[in-house]
Amino acid sequence: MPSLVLHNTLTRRREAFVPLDPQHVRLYVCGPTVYDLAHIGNARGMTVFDVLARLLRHLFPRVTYVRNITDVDDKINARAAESGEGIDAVTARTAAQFHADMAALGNLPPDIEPRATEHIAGMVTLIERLIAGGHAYAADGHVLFAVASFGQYGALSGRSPDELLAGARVEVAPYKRDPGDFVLWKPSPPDLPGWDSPWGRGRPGWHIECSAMARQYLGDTFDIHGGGGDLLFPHHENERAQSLCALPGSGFARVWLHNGMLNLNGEKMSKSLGNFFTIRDVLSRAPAEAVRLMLLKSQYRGTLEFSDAGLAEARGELDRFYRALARAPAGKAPVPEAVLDALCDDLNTPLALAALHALADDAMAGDRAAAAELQAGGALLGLLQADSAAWFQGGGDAAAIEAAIAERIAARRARDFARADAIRAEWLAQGVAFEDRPDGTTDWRRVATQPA
RNA sequence: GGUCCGGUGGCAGAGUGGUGAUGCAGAGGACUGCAAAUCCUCGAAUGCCGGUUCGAUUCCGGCCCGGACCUCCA
Repeated sequence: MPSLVLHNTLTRRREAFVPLDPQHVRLYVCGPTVYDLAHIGNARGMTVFDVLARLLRHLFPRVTYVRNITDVDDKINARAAESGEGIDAVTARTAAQFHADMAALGNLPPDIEPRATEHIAGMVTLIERLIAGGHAYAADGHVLFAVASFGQYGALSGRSPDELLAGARVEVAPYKRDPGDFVLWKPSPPDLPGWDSPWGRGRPGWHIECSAMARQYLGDTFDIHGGGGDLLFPHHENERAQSLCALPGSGFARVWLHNGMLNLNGEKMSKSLGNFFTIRDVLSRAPAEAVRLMLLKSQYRGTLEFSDAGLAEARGELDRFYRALARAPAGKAPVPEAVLDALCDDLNTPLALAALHALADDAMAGDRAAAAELQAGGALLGLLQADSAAWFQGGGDAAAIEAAIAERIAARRARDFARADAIRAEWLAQGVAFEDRPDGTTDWRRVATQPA
């Protein structure tokens, strides 16, 4: 079995992954804040860590994958206020949409999906411990983490507190001892969600949520913490500071993984810039599996440029994979070594896909063993599990198409090629391609309709 | 301004101190009534300048360019 190597942001190096408990790997990934539809950039991180979870399950006997849902947040409150919808309704609807999007993309559910609002007690406990340990202080109804109390602050994101100050672009609240101090707990007015606490009715800061949820399900020290590169600072830096200070002697996450951003026209796709497509937008333009393949076509740490051309290319690649599987009906096979080796090399999905292409060549030539390996390798990436017929013909009006094919075959027999070509062109315009086989029969498949 | 990451053929995108994967697109051919698919063949790349080295795309330094982060973000 190959050993898994991962790039650890904490050390900025590639390291052999050695779990704390070889029988049980524990993984935490930052999930969505449920105030609006997720966009395709959000989907990249989720998909990357889904592949990681699949790989870990393949390599180790047991994996606990925790991905939270943040359901208490200023943006949620704002969204509810402007729509008139209740806060619970906003979070319930958005969480359901998120789940549907993830399922469409082939991302398996995490083992545990904790909600922030159901873990307030754990957050309060951590905050109390931080205050007791001299790492936090109450001020003006807030509780703040004192960054100066943690010598390692900045170690994860590779910054010094001085550097952080230099770039500070936000007004410093007067009650902060240090401009870098961040909120653990803040007061909440009666009309907004809040919980009673030793510091009055309030709600948690964002960072403490993940610290508490990770601790509850994975323990004080666990193996891997993942998330987008844009969360490295401040979110992950703060999570780590809180947990390490509240739980002396613990290690929190030993390995930190950060996925690169998805760009649109050279810029990060983000809600704040407004340059985003929701997952639903994209799913309306291409088959879900093509979207997934597109997201895995570059290594997770790099930036990935989103484009319709890339989507179309992914679809074409899947066409070839499924054609190969149709040529050589696959049986069961172990995951091919080349695919496993590639994924164990810091999740090198492009290299794994190259191995799949090589297997597809053999399968195309009728090699059933290669076809089985192709499907087994695809499974580790969450790809190629559909039936070839469903991939090519799903959603087509088979009866009407077969009738057209029969008519066209008759025309060809009569050597009325003009008629035969007209029928073919007519259906192609509707996204159905005809392919004549040597034995005189005709096969058909759905293709992308060409824009006029 | 500070910190970090990256610049590979037309596009996407890996790897490597010693003849630069893979996919898409393109060219020629086989097959086809014509296509499509498939098969065969082919052309095509390491941002710039130095350094180390027998040899650098790879290591080091500088420069240029792009992006991310600097307390909203996957």
